[in-house]
Amino acid sequence: MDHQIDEIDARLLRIVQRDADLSAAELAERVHLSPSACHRRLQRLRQAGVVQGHVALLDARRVGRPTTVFVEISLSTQADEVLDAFEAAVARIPDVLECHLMTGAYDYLLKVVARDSEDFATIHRRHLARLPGVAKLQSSFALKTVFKTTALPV
Amino acid sequence: MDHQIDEIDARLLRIVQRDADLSAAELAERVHLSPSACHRRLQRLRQAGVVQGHVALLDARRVGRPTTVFVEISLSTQADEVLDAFEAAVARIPDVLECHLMTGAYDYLLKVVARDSEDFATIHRRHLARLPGVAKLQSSFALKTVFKTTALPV
DNA sequence: AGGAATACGCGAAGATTTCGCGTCTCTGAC
DNA sequence: GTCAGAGACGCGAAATCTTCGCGTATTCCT
Repeated sequence: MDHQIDEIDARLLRIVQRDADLSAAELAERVHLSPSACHRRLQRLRQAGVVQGHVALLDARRVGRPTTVFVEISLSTQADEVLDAFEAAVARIPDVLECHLMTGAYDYLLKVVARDSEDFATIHRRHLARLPGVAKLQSSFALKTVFKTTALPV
Repeated sequence: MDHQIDEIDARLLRIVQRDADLSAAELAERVHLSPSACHRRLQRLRQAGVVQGHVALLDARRVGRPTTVFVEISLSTQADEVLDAFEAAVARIPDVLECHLMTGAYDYLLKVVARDSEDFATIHRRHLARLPGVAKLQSSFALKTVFKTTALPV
């Protein structure tokens, strides 16, 4: 079912993680393979679930979301139903880009994008503070995103 | 130079942020426009820099990076040269996916992906702890990523 | 050594992107 | 009010690109 990823696959993945607009012919040239072989490998990687899909990446500033905030959340209990309810509710907030269940001092870490700090205040009050089971919220603002990539090391 | 984003643009952006594999014809159907008009709008959005590019998203687990760690870093000083040196050095570590300059209790927040906790220990010792100007590191492990998206609200 | 499985390159068929062209609508000036 | 210019649309054709069948080469396992 899931094949081993060889060096050529790895190179293909490194390329398409950074730019998926390249044609099979251009890829072929970079990995020294024919376009059809490239295409088949990518197709196989997609089918195996290694490649989850292709997306367009937007410029957060140009769509009016220049502010990133990380929010640490502590719940009042760790009861399963509370966690499930929390997770279901947080997934419905479009301003929240990521939600991680954490070890350590707090329970969840959220990555949130806002129009500005006032907008974040609104998101905080209207959405985050109202999530089920929340005991404590602590927000940290990013002054600047030094860099950011979706490309995993392969 | 940069046009206003109207409702049709917004709908296109919402779609291609989630799936950029759709053909212009399929997009056209969803936004009630001709394929050529769709294509032209997307082309314009790309040229305006709203769409930064297209990438393939991989399954972190399937490429052997199931572990996400957030690392809070305090520097010994805030001198410009130290910050610049730190940022340049951290950008060279492929295990680091994001680097944010933060307000508050610490200076930088890093998002790191590792093969497992032992692998993270190695990354920590060999790369993070050796970054220039680092005074203190505090790592928090994600037990589970509840969800994650690259799609900004538009 | 034999044979199955896997992957390759080639080349054609089928889609899709891409672009010129004519039309329509909206805006602003007279 | 109407006329000119800008901007966007749909249509349709040309150029590209994807996609797949086919025959061959290589590998690996028995």
